[in-house]
Amino acid sequence: MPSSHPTTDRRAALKERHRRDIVAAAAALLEETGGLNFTIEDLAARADVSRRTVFNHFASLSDVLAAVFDDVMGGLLACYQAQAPLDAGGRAWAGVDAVFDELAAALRATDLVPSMSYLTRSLIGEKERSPWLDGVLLRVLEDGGLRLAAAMRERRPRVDPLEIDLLVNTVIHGVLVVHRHWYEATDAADDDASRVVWSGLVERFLSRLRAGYGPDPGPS
Amino acid sequence: MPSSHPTTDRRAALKERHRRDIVAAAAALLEETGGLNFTIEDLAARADVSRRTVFNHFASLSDVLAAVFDDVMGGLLACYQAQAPLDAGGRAWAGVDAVFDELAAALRATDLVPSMSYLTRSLIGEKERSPWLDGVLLRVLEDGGLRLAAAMRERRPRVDPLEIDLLVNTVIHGVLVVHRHWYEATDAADDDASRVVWSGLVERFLSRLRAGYGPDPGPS
DNA sequence: TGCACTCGGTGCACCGTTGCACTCGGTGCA
DNA sequence: TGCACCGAGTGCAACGGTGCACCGAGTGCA
Repeated sequence: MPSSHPTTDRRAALKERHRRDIVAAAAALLEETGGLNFTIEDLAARADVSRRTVFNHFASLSDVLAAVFDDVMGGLLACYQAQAPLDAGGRAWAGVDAVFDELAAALRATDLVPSMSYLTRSLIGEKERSPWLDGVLLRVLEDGGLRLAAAMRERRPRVDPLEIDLLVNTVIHGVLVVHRHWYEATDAADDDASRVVWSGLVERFLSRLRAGYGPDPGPS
Repeated sequence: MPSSHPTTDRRAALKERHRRDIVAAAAALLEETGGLNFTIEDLAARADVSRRTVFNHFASLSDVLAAVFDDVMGGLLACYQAQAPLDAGGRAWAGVDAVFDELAAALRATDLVPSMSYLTRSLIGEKERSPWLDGVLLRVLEDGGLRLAAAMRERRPRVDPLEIDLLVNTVIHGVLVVHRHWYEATDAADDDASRVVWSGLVERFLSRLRAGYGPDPGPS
């Protein structure tokens, strides 16, 4: 088959559709049950596939959940990639401060409140938080961080990889802290008032990172 | 698997759904194109299956069309079976006149106008009639007639099978003649006026059959 | 009149799903 | 404390669908 034909064949389309349906079903069930209060049987029925098919697509339930969270968190990476397109010339010589500015711009530009709200509802339902589920989320954040760092190194090849890794790690875990404060202030609402709080916290976080933790050099 | 489980499994459900989708797609394309103005490729695309799958379910296009027509004509057999349920006692000794009355009742009770209208539009589109397609319809009528006769013999085992076969054959071909006259009078419309014409023609047809073709015995 | 094309139909290998029996870990209860 | 049950996860075979190359009949055109 000539590879110039851009559309996948029916087999590939079916496979992809089933994979998406499983992830979407898991996302729905997480939200509806407030966490891991469903079985693989429930998930399969909701996705309209067999139990075996779930395991054909994913090695385990934690892989399904990882895909769910990955979808949810995908907006930040996409926004960063939009902020710093690959084909922009003359940026290879810039320092980590430039990388920081691009990431900061992406963080400001991305509306993370829906994702945060969803994750909060899914992870903190009427039952106690599941450490296992938190572990899945952490893994996704780490994986996402790795991809984000890779995207940065691709765009800024002369910046010290350690600086990039430190930056990404700091930002991701910083966002988790921002989330906790945001949650306490807004009860994870997904509305305009909640967005104002989120933006304020993000600004304080980014300002602190920019300024660093050394002694304040004072007005000059 | 215990056969007490009444619902089919997912495989069987998928298979049946694809078979139904193919038949439904063929019915739609016959109507939309006014006959055989589509390809197997069109049919497969409309049914959302592959070309090969069509031939997995049906030996040929004529078999698909036979299924379409069979669905369309199925109402009469179902109505007859409702008119003359199997478990009704004491009817085995009746004659062919009783069988005729049951069939006549079914013919009166079944609204055949939608089916007739559909078949007319499908078989007589903007192009010339297809003798091949007419042949498929005839085959379906014959098959349907065989099943109708079998249902009658099951209910009236003491009636001469020849009498039953003659009756069924006469009624089916009579309905075709009724259709032609109805078509000329109504242009195959599917509306109340068209139903009135159909019923009138059916009554004349049934009266003639009941009275027979001997000399009129006159008023007595 | 020969050739190229279309389309119905076919054989075969492969893919993805499914059914089902099974294992193992966790849990609850008598 | 042992047993029964539940549910995640697994291996394997079968099923249904799919891709693709092919054949043959029919058709249109140079």
